[in-house]
This record gives sequence, C-alpha cells and structure tokens, in this order.
Amino acid sequence: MGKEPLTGDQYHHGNLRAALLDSALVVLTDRGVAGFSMREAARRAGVSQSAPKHHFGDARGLLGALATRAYRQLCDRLESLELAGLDARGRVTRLAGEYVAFAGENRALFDLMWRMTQFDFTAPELAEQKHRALLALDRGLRGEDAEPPTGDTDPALLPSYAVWSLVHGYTTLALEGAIDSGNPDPLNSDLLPTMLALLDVTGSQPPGKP
Amino acid sequence: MGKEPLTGDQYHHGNLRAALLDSALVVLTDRGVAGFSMREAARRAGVSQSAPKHHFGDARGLLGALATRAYRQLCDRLESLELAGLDARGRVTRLAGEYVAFAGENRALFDLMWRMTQFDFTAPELAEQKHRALLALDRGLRGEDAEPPTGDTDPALLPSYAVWSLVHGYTTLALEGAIDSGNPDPLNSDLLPTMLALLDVTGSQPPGKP
DNA sequence: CCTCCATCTTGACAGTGAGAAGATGTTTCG
DNA sequence: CGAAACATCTTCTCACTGTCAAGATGGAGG
Repeated sequence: MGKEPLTGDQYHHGNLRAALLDSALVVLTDRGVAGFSMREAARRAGVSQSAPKHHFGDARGLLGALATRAYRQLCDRLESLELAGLDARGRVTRLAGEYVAFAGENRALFDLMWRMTQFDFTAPELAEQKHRALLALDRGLRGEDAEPPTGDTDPALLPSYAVWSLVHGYTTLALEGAIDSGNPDPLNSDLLPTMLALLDVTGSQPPGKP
Repeated sequence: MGKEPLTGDQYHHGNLRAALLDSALVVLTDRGVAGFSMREAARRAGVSQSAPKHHFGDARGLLGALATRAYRQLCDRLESLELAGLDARGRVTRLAGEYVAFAGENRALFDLMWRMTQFDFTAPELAEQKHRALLALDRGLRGEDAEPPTGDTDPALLPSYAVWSLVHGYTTLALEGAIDSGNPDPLNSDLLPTMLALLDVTGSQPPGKP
C-alpha cells in the first residue's frame, strides 16, 4: 500500500477518522448541537474517550470537520443539478428547492454549519467550501456560460447574494417556526417559489416606484 | 406592599429574577451561546448555583427568558421607528437597517433568539413575541392604515415574509462570514439596500420573463 | 532485531446541569 | 400575637462532559 497516512486512514482501527465522523453525525442528529457529546461519539465508534484527540484536536475540531463535510455535500448537490434548458427563474427555483431539501434532510447538520464562528472554528477548508457554495449558486443562477465573478465584491454577484439571503433566511425562519406556511412540514410549502417570484433575478432595475 | 408576588419580585434578594437575567446576558455576551454557564450567571449575581432553579426551572428556561426579553426589545425598536412620510421602499430600508443594527449590537442575543427550538424551548410568550415581530414588520411595510392580515397564511403577508427572509438571511450569512461585503464590519455595508432594491415590495407581479 | 512514531487507552481534574434535603425569611390566617 | 404554610435560597451530591498527561500497543523502516 502507498505511504499516505496523511489523511489518518488505515492504522490500528482501520480508519478511525471516518468512523468517528459517522458516529458523531449520529450523535448530532439524535441530540442536536446543544446536546452533542464527543465522548458519546467515541463510545459509539467503540473507542476510548480520548481517541478523537489525535484526529481532531478537540470537540470544536470534530464538529468543524463534520461541518466541512456537510458543506461539501451541499455543494456537490448544488453543482450536480441539471439546469440545462431552464430559464433564470426555473434555475433559481430548482437551486432553492435543493437548498431547502438539504436543510430539511439534515437539520442538525444544517444548524451546525452556520454556528462555526460561534465555536471559534476557522479552518481554511471550511471557508473554501462556504465560498464554493456561493459560486455554485451564482453559476447556477447566471448560467454555465456567464463570466465567473472577478471577486467577492463583484457587483455581478448581487442577485446571487440576494437569492442566497432570501432562501437561507426563509429556511432558518421556517425551521424556527417564525414563518408559518400552514403546512405541517414547515419546509414543504410553495411559499418559497412565490417569494422568489418577487425577486428580480436578472440583475436589472426593479419596476419603478408608484 | 401589594399581594402580587406572581412576577417573583421583592423577596429575599430584592428581585433576583431580573438580576439573574442581567448577569446571564453578561455571560452570554462574554462566552457566547456555546460557552454559556448557568452557574457562572448565578455566581455573577452573587447567589448560589441552584438559585436560578426556582425562577427559571433549568438552563433552558433561563435562556428562554433571555430570548423572550430580546424579542421584546427588537419588537419595541421596530414598532417605535418613525416611518411617516416615507414610501414603501424607504420604509423597508429603515426597517431592515434597524433589524441589522439590533443584530450587530446584540450578536450573542441574536444568535440565541433563533436557537430556541434547538434547546427544546417552546413558551407561548416566545411564540407571541415572534409573531409580534412579523406584525411589526408587516405594519411598517404596508403602512399604518393598511388592513391587518387576517391570519398567518394571508397572501397579503407574502412581501413581508420575503423581506424578513432576505434581511434575516443576509444578517446571518454576513455574521457567519459567508457574504463578504468588502467592509471590515460585515454588517455595516450598503449591500442590503441594494439587494432590497431587487425585491418588489408592493406585492404586485414581477416583470415578465424574457 | 530494534528503535521510532503514530495511534489509542487509562486515569485524573475542573467544570457543568440537575436533583434532594434543609435553612431562612415572608405571608397568611387562626 | 403566634403558628403554620409558603416562597426563596443554600448546601451537598451525582452523573456527565472536555481536556490533559502518562503510558500501552503495534506497524514501519533502519
């Protein structure tokens, strides 16, 4: 076998790093972010309480790795959407639906993803994936053949920022029970497309004021 | 004195309930939601570790009371805004600015406010204040003389839901470092008004698709 | 074989939330 | 006035957590 133990694979346990991430996800899903316990994650992986230390440093490191993996999954889903043949509005609706679906299927993970600064966790990999999410959204919105943004403050990104803000805000507000769509599942409503219809996605000027 | 000890005032300590809320706010601001400790809040109030129990039940109760008070403050600020003489777009900008300002001035509190379901905290008072925030936003947006919504699913509320979602999403994304406005203070940018300009706040139909 | 090193375990410590039992002051009512 | 009833607060205890230091374990390479 190769000499690449850099990722922490294939040692005494097999690859404890991946196993710990999996058990940590179970604990997170069961108990939520507030009730998360690194010891229990280790227990479920069948190792001692201090085993995670070598792989993740401390609890924040473990949660950070979990969040980074979650960002990667979300970006993968956004990037692999089939958007060809749809107009701008259709693409936005599709992207937004996927975003909300991810949040609904991974509520605890989704919560965690936007809490990392609160845990004083700043890894370059995490920021990178966060940025990748923005690019995936923007690319999906403006189409594959549009010019990529020149930087984070490129004015061409404005519609993407607006869409992301609206979709993200709706998701968190609905999950928190602040927006009641009348639907038993707060995320499974037709409210979001209707709200997105109020957004000028093309980047041109909105209709004149009365 | 009157026979109204229902609020828990004026007993041995004076009014420990209010003092605990104050010290808890200090702890929350210092250590964040993740590092909050009920024991330390009690310590700072000069009472024993178990003193909060009678007033708040458990830690979730203390945080819930804190969040409820924060909602009340936010609603007060939104409701007391002077919006007369402004058109719809001016009113929205003003409301959004106040919302973002509150979040920036009370970051830990603002974080807490949207994590109460995660803490399994559901008090009727909290839901009531959350609803009051929506009404304040809607009233500000549609004007004082507009008809109040008939219910949470009234279609007339749609623009308010959209504005709230966009503003709230922008706030959380900016605080988490996902949206980089190029400004040192992530919340102090002119990005938000520009994004709001893309929203049709009048509730009419958006411009036709190309 | 034997040393080096990544990996994992054991044991300990301070800190936390929560509960039981009791002390202390306040109110109420005979 | 006095005694019970009560709200309020303290002390003690327990299980649990994250973190650290020291040691055991076993593969890799000289």
